[in-house]
Amino acid sequence: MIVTRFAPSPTGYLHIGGLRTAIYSYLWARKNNGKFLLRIEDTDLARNSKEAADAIVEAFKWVGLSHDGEILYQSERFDLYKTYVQKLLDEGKAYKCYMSKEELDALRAEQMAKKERTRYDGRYRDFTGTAPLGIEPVIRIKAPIDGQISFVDGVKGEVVFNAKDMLDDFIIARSDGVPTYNFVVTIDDALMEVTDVIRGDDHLSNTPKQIVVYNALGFSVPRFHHVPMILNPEGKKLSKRDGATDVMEYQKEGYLPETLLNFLIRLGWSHGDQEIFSLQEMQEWFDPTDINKSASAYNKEKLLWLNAHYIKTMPYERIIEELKYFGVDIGLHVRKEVLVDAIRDRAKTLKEFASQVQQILDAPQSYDEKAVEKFLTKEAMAVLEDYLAVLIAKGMMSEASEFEEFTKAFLEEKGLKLKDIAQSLRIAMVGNSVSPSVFEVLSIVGYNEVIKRIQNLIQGVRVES
RNA sequence: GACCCCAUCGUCUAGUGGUUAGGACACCGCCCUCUCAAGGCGGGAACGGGGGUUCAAGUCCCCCUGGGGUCGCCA
Repeated sequence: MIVTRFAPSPTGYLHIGGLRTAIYSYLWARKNNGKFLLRIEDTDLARNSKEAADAIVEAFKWVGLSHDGEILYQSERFDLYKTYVQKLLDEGKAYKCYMSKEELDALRAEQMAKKERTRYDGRYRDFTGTAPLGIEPVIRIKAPIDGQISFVDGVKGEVVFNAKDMLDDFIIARSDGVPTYNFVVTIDDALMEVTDVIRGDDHLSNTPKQIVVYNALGFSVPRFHHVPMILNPEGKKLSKRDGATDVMEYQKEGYLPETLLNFLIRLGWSHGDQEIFSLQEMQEWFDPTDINKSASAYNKEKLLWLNAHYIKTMPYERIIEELKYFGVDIGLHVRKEVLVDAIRDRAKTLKEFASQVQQILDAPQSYDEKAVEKFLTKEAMAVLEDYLAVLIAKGMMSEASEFEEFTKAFLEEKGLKLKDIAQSLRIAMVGNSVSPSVFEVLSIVGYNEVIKRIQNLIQGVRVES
């Protein structure tokens, strides 16, 4: 049985880097009919918030990642952790350290001055004297002083650390009794029976510490997979300044969850030359040992391309549903399918999609100056007036093909080309010289409204000139 | 600074000793065309440097360089 987990600390929103490791963990569990668990690491009472924890859950919901079982909050497990602290204390594998913060700082400063690695010097490791007054001790674990700690990482391969330059007797419980990260992570992963820890490679150097805890507590060590980070387009560490690092920001910008999933999984992982993956395919083919060792830069162009791809291939109902988020409801429009098809090749995001729909649905309030100047010549206006007259005479039409047939017949009789009317008609419909095919636009706008908009343009332009 | 990780087109990547180094995004050109897209076709574009090992190295080893991470009573 494969058990994976995602264990964010709720200090803010869900970051796309975090989402990527979550996806990897999710996929690996699902592929193996295992379990994917969610744990909130909120032991740092001062920096965590309920809102942040909820935001993470909300983001999970949006992208469609489902976790198994209840969400585990570390803040509710302090008593449990304390029993393990006590166990180590009883077994002599951990001890109380009465060094004050000031002393610790001084020690670090001294080591820094000597250009040494900063580390606790173990002064209370074998302390048997009387405890200094007025100091609440921290609990430190006895870490190996020499030898090596090695493990086989699913992504990086064999990683070896020398105990003497990686480890010191690190704190497992603060002076207020609250246990620390490296300690609780280990206990929870062991108790939750996590078999595969998939996390960012910024945790790589925490791993030997955690192995110390696994060993001290007699737990078996899981497999680790340290996933490289995501870089910004400049190749630097992705930070909040880089814009959309919050997963929910992508919804606001009009990206689909499948786009983000596909983009993120493909960043650092591949399956031959394939670019587009269904969730099924991801589940079938994903293996954490295939994750690339090197960091990869975030590329917005590719994200847009992927989003465009999903928009182009998405069922009507789904698009109509998604559009509601952007305040556009075309569910009752008679030509909703023509409308969707007219826009889907032209919008890279749902946000763009919504605004393009709006542009066709709403009668133009003004006309683009450059377009007017360029296309609404005297001749063009004359043609448009003729067209209007014939259009009114002809009577009701609705399909795009009907408008096309009608218009072509009109042009042929006049000895004109489509060029001679397309742009002026387009300006009448949407106010500028860019839109989907005019015939589709005419059909979407509808016969009566088409007439109205042409009349508006004719009147409007006359007033101006 | 110490320790660790990493290194193929601008970017994401394929590649597991013998390849004209492949694909995708982006870019450029052509085609299609009522505008804009979409689509089709084509193009330029990479193995960081230096040593080895080998008949043969992008692929294995070492060094350098460059990038990144970690060194908290944060997670």
